[in-house]
Amino acid sequence: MQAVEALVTQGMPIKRGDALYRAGEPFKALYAVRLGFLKTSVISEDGREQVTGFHMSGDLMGMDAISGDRHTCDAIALEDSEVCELPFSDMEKLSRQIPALQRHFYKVMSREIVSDHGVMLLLGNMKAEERVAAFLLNLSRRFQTRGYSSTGFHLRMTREEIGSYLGLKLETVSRTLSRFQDQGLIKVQNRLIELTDVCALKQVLNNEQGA
Amino acid sequence: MQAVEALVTQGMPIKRGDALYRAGEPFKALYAVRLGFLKTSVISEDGREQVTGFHMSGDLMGMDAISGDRHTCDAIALEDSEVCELPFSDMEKLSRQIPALQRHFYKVMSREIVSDHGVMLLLGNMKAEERVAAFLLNLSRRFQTRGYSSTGFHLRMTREEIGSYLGLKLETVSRTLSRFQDQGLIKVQNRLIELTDVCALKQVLNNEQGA
DNA sequence: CGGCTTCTTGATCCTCTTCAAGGGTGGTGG
DNA sequence: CCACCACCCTTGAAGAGGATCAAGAAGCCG
Repeated sequence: MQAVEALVTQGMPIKRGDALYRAGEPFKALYAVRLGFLKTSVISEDGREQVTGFHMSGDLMGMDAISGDRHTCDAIALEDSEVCELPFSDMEKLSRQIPALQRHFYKVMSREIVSDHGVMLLLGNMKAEERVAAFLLNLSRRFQTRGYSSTGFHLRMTREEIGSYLGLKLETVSRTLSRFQDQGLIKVQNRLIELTDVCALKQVLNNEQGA
Repeated sequence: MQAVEALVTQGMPIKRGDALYRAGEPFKALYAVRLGFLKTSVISEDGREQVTGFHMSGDLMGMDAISGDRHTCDAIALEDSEVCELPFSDMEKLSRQIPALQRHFYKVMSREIVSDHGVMLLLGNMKAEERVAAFLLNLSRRFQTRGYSSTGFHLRMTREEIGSYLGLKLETVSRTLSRFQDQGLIKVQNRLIELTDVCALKQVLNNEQGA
């Protein structure tokens, strides 16, 4: 594990709005988020943007670039952030020597695939309210895992970016948040979110009537 | 490479309708499709199915299971198929000894992630016609890669399964195919598809008017 | 403070879903 | 070999959910 830490020498700061990498750039390294918040998005040939993920401390980014030796999406910092650069060729070598590391890598990539399948389920099957509820609960869980409050947090992304991720227009996101607030499920004050009834949110997700 | 082939001893037949694996089953092996056609799908807590992929010869399946040591989706054969079982622990060991194999694995998993991002773009941004066009062109390309005709092929899945994959209802899929046929882009005869105007299909995808 | 981006909310429109019915196809068993 | 049955597909009509268009308000940054 020392060997791993030797690689991740110094943190690399990314200012809000700046790109960690962009689609088309040659692949050199993976990046572990140390601090901050980033989004990744792909752009279709005709210019439509799809946000493919939001990333926070502990997340590993750039795995999409392994297959084609080029990044396939843009990674943009949504707030001032810091990442560790993990040169991929070094990681490969090291993971051959350290079975646990190799396994870890496989698992991280696998988790990404599973997570993407979850998003596909969301995009393919869910209604707007369910999508937004799923989004809030997912964020909540991830903040909790990192030791932050699971019920009160600051959204780092715009309504438009949420909408892009969820396959909705920004107006729909805004309306849905307002409706949740009217129903007493959450409190919204611009980008400040408080989940006041997590159970009810989960019921929205599971399509349960107020039984 | 001999060592790899030693692992993949005999093919394992899967009859149409049978499951190669099911969500929740413990993870033992990855599977390389030798022959045939399968689908994978995840089921939400409240029972909705989302088809996450269609798989044909050469595809590697089961990578979602690495992260949690359990399969997270069902894999069902849509026609009589044959797969090779690749015990994962063996593959791990071997990939430590053979750098090219390790790299290959990383690439395959990365490709899966990239492909999923493409589906997210499709589900999040595209209209029904664009989705169906993208679907047909994707199948076309994959058949071509495998040496089959890129313009005439047999769909192994039902309209409902296509719809689930594309985030549409089966009626919408059926209507869209009919419309494409009326417009002279394709010929449909039940599950037999012929692409008669690939260029026009690509224009549908890119949202171009008949300029 | 001023300008800009972002957010909210309303009204209308459009696409896809839902509901419904009929017809076709393939597979099975007599 | 033919008939039957279950499943699948097509098509129509009505309805709903979200998109689009539009305007104004609020927050943020320089």
